[in-house]
Amino acid sequence: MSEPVSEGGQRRARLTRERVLQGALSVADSGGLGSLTIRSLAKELGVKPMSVYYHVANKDEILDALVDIVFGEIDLPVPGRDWRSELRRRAHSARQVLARHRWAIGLLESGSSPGPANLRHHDTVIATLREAGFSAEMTAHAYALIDSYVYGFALQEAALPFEGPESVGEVAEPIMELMGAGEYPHLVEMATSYYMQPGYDFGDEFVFGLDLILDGLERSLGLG
Amino acid sequence: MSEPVSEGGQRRARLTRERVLQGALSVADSGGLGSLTIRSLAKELGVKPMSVYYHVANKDEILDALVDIVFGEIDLPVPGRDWRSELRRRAHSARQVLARHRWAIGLLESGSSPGPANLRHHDTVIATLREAGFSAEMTAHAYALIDSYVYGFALQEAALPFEGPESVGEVAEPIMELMGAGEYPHLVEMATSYYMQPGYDFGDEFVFGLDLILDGLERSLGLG
DNA sequence: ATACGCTAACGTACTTTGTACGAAGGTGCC
DNA sequence: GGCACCTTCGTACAAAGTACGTTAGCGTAT
Repeated sequence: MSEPVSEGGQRRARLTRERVLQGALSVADSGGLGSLTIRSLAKELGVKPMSVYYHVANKDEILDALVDIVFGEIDLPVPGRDWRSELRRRAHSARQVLARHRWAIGLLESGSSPGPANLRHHDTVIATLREAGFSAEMTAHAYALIDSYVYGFALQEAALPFEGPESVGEVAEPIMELMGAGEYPHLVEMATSYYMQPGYDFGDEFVFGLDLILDGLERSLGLG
Repeated sequence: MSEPVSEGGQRRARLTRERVLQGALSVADSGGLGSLTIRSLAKELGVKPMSVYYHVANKDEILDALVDIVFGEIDLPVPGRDWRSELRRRAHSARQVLARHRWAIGLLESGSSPGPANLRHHDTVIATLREAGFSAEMTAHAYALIDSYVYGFALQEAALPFEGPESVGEVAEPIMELMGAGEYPHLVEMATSYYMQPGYDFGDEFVFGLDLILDGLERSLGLG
């Protein structure tokens, strides 16, 4: 028997790189990147801190792997099908994934070399654009534009002190106080007449910009 | 004389909150956020670590202040003038500022309460849009769209392992190796036929997307 | 002038974190 | 049984944030 299960109760499953990374993902999702330490990860896995290092070189390797795992969760477009709806679907998926893993957006700037899921992702998006008739130059333009929008939107969502449509008013109050009397009148007007209205959800702003961008790209494609 | 200059050489200027923040800015610009520690900051200022804490509550307060300093460097649009050129100018300024302080984009997700420069900035942009005839709803749409694009573009620039048009080829080689034989064909084709061409600068992609977005907003404004 | 109290800088030390180094326990093969 | 290995862990150190109390210099009231 190679099963590490002995008498009197289930012995914990063997540690693997997979389990280490899944544990790291879980910890980060629960408490953010700041709560992800080797020690907290070890506790999550039910082992001692230094055991992690047998399966992973260092913490940076964990973070790089997390980025690639997150990329892997994003729906890929299907090259050859209608490029607009495919890219639209991919963009929405990316936003959902980045909203699910709020901490991930901060790791993108690390500049580490991209993982396989990241490369696969890039390759598929490029394929979708090229097959739709975009030139190399227009593909680069379109890709930079779409990803800037998606990442930037995710970044702004991550910067919000709340999530979803829940109680914008409560969190806004201390900020409103900072605005003081009469300074920032336009900001206050927008906040009270729009952002703080019940039911407002910043996430809903996503579709407007995305469709505007896709419209613009379609127009550019027609001209090219 | 309240001058802290004594005999035999210039005594260092008194520490102030201003000098602490400028020093932090300087350290971060030189070596990135990672190199900004209380100890490195103290060394930069020529004092001992704990001296910093007389002028600043903690490190987070320093980081928050840095964000606001960076916001303060962005050109404000002028409400009432042609909104397109004003917002265009502001967007370019924002990109330049965020490229000058690559580390700043990572601080935006911290979700801390915005500083005065940040609020002033928001207020002025909103004013520009409202005076141009945008409804409250369209103002929110436009603002979210433009800032997502600007921040996302800056984020992607910060993620690049190099800066400017310098030697994309050199850095690309190890990445190209990762791509392996035959996987990611479209990505390789784009890289060799476009990104790695001499003179290519990712930063040049900015104008395309920005103009596309402004075009789209102008069209939306006409319909509204 | 002397004492008092405030300001600004600092010294010491504790905590958290990443991780180097090597030992310990188990397992399969000869 | 002995040995090589794979995996886990114990110990310990360095870097970093910062709590706490101390000290030197200065202005002001007595």
